[in-house]
Amino acid sequence: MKLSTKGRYGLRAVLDLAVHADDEAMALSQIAERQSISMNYLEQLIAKLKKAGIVTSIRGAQGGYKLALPAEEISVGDILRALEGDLSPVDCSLVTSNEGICSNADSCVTKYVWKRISDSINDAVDTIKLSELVAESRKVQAGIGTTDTKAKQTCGNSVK
Amino acid sequence: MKLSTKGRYGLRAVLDLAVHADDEAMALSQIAERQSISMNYLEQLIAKLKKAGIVTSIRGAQGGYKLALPAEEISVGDILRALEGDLSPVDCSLVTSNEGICSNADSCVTKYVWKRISDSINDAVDTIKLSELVAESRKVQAGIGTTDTKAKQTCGNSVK
DNA sequence: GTATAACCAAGTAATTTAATAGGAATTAAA
DNA sequence: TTTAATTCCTATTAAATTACTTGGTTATAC
Repeated sequence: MKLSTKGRYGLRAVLDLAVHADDEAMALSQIAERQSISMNYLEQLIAKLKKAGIVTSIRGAQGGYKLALPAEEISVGDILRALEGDLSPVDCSLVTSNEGICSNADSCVTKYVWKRISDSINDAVDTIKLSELVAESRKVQAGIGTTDTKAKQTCGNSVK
Repeated sequence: MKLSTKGRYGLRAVLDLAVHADDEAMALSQIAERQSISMNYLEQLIAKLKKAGIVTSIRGAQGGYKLALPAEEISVGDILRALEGDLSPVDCSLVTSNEGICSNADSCVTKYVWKRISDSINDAVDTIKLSELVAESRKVQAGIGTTDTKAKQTCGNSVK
């Protein structure tokens, strides 16, 4: 139940692009260096983002990438789904037609659980817009450390 | 971002136990057969559930497993965390101390995203009690198919 | 025309997953 | 007191996935 580096690196890369973008295109090599991500690997991630219509590219010298939309119109959900595929906790085929159509009452019932989890994840990520993260990033930039203690709370044994 | 078979099989196994349990202990072989799960594999899963205090065991002939608590007092979250480890979308160490303490503003900011996702997942699973699933399972048993069309809605291309 | 960049496809090492296998310990019942 | 049933425990393994790396080709500003 973990995101891969695709989602983790990819979100950072898009955020980097959003924070540092002016109207010029930004070369991938710059993002890769700032974020300490392998440029070749990042290439594969940005290809997915481009395919999903989140970034656009300009080829050739002085080329690079731009956001395809204003940051207010891009949600974290859009970015993560582009990189990770759907964010459901089980494969879609399992939700619909797993093991025959509800041949077993219990697998039928657990589908409700997967759907509730899926909905809550998608709801969470869809309500976070890239613009919020940009704003937050600029705040952090200018007064380090404020956020870190909060983040630590996630890590107790009792997550609840 | 998928649950493994540990979580999927394990939840079904606990539900099976809850549905079919009387006051006698239930042998794992019966659960394995009813749920079409390898008995040897299920053994490993139930060991985790036992360690987490969700089931108790009785050894020897006529032995088996029982719920350690009434189904109303066991949440799906308890079960899934026992089987899968914590349900955060990133490893905890990443949330607290990844890549130095916020050496990079963007990784610092994305931690908020992981925390929001984590909280929403845990909130979703903690509010579903095993007893609800038992009731639902009995309903399904007696009038197949009502749930299936609903489950299908998860599967469109647009999850939103 | 040359440097700079995006674009593309294949390969690979390491890790994780989903089991399988084989036995030891415990206990109810014959 | 033996036997059968059952939990308990550890090690091994095949397959899949992940996280890259490698080695190019194509487009374009200067």
